[in-house]
Amino acid sequence: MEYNFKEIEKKWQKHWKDNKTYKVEVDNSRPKYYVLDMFPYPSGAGLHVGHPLGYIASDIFSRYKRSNGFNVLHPMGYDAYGLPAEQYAIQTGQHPAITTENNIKRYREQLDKIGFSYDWSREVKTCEPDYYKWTQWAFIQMFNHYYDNNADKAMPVSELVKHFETKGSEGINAACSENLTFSAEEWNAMPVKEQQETLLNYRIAYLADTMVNWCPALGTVLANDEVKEGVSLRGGHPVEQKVMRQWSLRVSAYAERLLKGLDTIDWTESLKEIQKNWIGRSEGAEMVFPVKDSDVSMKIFTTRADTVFGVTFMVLAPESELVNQVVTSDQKEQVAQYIADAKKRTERERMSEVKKMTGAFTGAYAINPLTNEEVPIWVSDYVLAGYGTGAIMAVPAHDSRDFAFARTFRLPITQVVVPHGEEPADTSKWDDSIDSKEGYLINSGFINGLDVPEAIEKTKEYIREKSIGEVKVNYRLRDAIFSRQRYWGEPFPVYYKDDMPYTLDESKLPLELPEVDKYLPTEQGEPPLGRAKNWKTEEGYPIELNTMPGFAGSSAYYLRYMDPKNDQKLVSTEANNYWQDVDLYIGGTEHATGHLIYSRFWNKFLYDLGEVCKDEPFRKLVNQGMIQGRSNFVYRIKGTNKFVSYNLTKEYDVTPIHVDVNIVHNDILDIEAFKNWNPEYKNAEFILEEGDKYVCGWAVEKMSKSMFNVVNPDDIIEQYGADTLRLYEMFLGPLEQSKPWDTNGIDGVHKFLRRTWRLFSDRDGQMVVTDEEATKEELKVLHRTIAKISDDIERFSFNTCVSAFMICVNDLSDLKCHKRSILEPLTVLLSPFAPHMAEELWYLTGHNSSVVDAQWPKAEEKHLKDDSVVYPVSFNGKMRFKLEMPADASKEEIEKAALAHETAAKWTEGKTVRKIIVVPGKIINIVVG
RNA sequence: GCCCGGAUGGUGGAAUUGGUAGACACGCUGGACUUAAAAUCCAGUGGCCAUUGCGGCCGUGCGGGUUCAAGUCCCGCUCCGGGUACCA
Repeated sequence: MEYNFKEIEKKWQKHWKDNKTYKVEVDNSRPKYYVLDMFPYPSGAGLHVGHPLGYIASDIFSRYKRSNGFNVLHPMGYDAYGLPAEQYAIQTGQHPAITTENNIKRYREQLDKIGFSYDWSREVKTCEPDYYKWTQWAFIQMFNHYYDNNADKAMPVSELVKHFETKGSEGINAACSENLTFSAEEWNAMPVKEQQETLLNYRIAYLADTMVNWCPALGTVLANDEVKEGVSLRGGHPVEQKVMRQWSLRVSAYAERLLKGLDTIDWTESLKEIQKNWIGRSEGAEMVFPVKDSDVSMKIFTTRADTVFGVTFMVLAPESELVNQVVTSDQKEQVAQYIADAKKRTERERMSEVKKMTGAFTGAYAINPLTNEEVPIWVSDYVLAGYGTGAIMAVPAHDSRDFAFARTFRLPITQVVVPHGEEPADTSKWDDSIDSKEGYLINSGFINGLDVPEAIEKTKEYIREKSIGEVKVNYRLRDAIFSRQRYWGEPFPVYYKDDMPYTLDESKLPLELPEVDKYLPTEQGEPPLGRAKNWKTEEGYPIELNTMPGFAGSSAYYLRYMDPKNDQKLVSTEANNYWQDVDLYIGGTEHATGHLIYSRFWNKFLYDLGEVCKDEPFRKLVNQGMIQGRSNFVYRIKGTNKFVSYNLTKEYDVTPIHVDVNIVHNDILDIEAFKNWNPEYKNAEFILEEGDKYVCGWAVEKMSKSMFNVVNPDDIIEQYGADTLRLYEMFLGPLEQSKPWDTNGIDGVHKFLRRTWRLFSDRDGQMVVTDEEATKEELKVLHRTIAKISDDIERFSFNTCVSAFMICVNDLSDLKCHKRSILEPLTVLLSPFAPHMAEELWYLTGHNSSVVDAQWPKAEEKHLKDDSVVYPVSFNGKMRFKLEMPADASKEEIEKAALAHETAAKWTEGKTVRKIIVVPGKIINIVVG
């Protein structure tokens, strides 16, 4: 029989399912290996050919590890809460649970056809109560813990309360929203409501008035990573800044650990770099500038304390509380007007007008604590409220923003750093600030003449001695806003008593998402849960109306897979101690600042609680590149219904039109299919080239319906089979690289599988595998392939694996090798890549057990070695001829033989041989001149 | 602006520590088989010159350098992709 992929794939997929081939359990007798894919959001569009890329890679790796004796955990599930299903629900009234369930069904069908080795008994869906019970549980723990900076871990709030009762805030070093000072007496005298309000200042999950990204179009707030360039990541709607009372997670408390942890994990440099930038650690000094004629003082953060002699003004963020405290009565109106104007500017305008400086003078002056000089205090929105202290000292000579501001408002500019090899210059002639990273100090009192690094040190010392400020580390990373004013998400296990939030008892979990009549806000502007009937506790307290954001459910799913059915714990200690952490995580870079930060934070928190045994969840992470679309175009002559082939377009005035890539093969248009594709083209005429071809143009674009370049894996599987799809996705190029999907070339991979098949079976379907002894040559081919494939899998170089298989099968075909001792190990090698075919061949060669449990073959040194080496012989680095030598020939023998070669004379003639380089086993280079 | 990647035939890509550049495929050209097509198989395929034979020169974005030897290392650019952006 010929290679009948349809039958084979159906047969083995059923076999695997019936025999629970991929089900795994804790097994302390075997080493574990955990391979994880980023679970998908099941969108209505289904999978396109780009989605499985990472899944195929991880599946190959899982199967490879299993063959090498590991107990491999390889689960899959769904990130089922999300905006698209809810938006669809608003439009159609269809419950998002139904939409989601349908989409999941579709995903599952598509995934099953590809032949993955997932243990589906461990499937999780984030929208299911048994699952989100643990999301809610984690939230309660975060509510009941605070971050103790001295212990450098999360600690129970109950202990904090005990401390307050006996010692007040004295001696507390905790991550908090605001530094509070109170005595034990004051604490004990506080009404309950005030105590609760105070505790929110410390809780890791806390409710507070914070500046949030409000997206009116989506009717919800968004986290920082969900906003890009002033618009929402999903949908691209404008986002504005607004103060709202919202739940947040105190991720910033973990900033240092999140940063340090990066050094312990095996992730790509680029991904670590993105996280490093996102965390944005900067070391500097916090300094206090007293305000003249006032008891108020301004605290500022600077990384360049050494430039303090160059300060010519101060700037406050418009949102800063200090503005009202310092503003003089005659400037009050102007400042108020400015702040009102600044508020009106959307985040987008603010960003697009970066160069345009706006601001207002407060009328107040600050006193430079080092020089005792008075400098004016301004308000401007170029200073951000959310970073540092919301106030800065401006050094216009050496900061381009301060410079632009000084020029706009005609403020003085004093140079304090002179780059090496330059002279002090007249700042009034400058077009921009000058760099101050290197150089020496001028106009700077006691640090004059010092180099920048020394000056920084000396200033810091001075500040500490005189108690003007303290050395401080600042992070850009902000707390994650955790409320969404939406329906389709996890309800908060929170109720309100006297306006203060309290968490439900754990025994009440899961708090299930209630039904609502509409998925829209209420008339009073409350979130959709405001429509739920009886949305209160048994005691009658109202329950929180917000729901959790998308990243809530995805922050610990990798832990749940370890023990998905446990109704007592998120994950049992036994399961967690066995599976520990994810050994290999494959997914896209787009989650760098979202999911991958949040889940690291979440995991560290659970680690602090002793719930999990590893501090970092993902040991190794590989980013698969994006599969871009490859669009095809036809060219219509303007004003006609006539289409001209690509290479003739120069002669006409044409409009390029996207054409469905599924009716184009190797850039040749299927004209009949095109006519039927759209009624508009029914009577189209064509100008063909090279006789009868219509050649299409092409371009690389995003894969999307509107570009008509979406390729569905189902179609590829229908035509070529899943094994071909798997192999081809890998053959396309390096895993990490982004590349366009181009169906051209898939034939080559399919042909390879058919050739492989023919090593086992003749045209009439007779097995031709023999028990003859393998030749030296055949063993060499096999063992080289074993070495290459094993090595390449370890390096995640799957594209070169496919090439290596092709070379191997080509060689074996040439050798007419049909020997069991060669073909069986080859089948095992092939099984991670083309599991269906490998199973069938394994079965046909007489095995009863599945090939997934076959032992991975070992490359034997003795079969890899050659008796002789073919040396390339170069003259002055240019290869001129080849020379075959015994592998054990000495350098001298090789030199002699090379010079004695008939072609050598031609290159040495009339020249002197100056040097001969012999690298044994590699190359010979003869230097002549 | 800053940070990180990348650039190799008509196309996707290979070359793991500096050691034969273009493996393996696609496409294309020619041929075999066939009434024909499909399938399969064989040969050729970086550019230029020579092609009667050998062959020769150039060539990994551009310009320099190190080295017996550079796609690979160093210095300076250009272009493309990604991240990030008043972060003090």
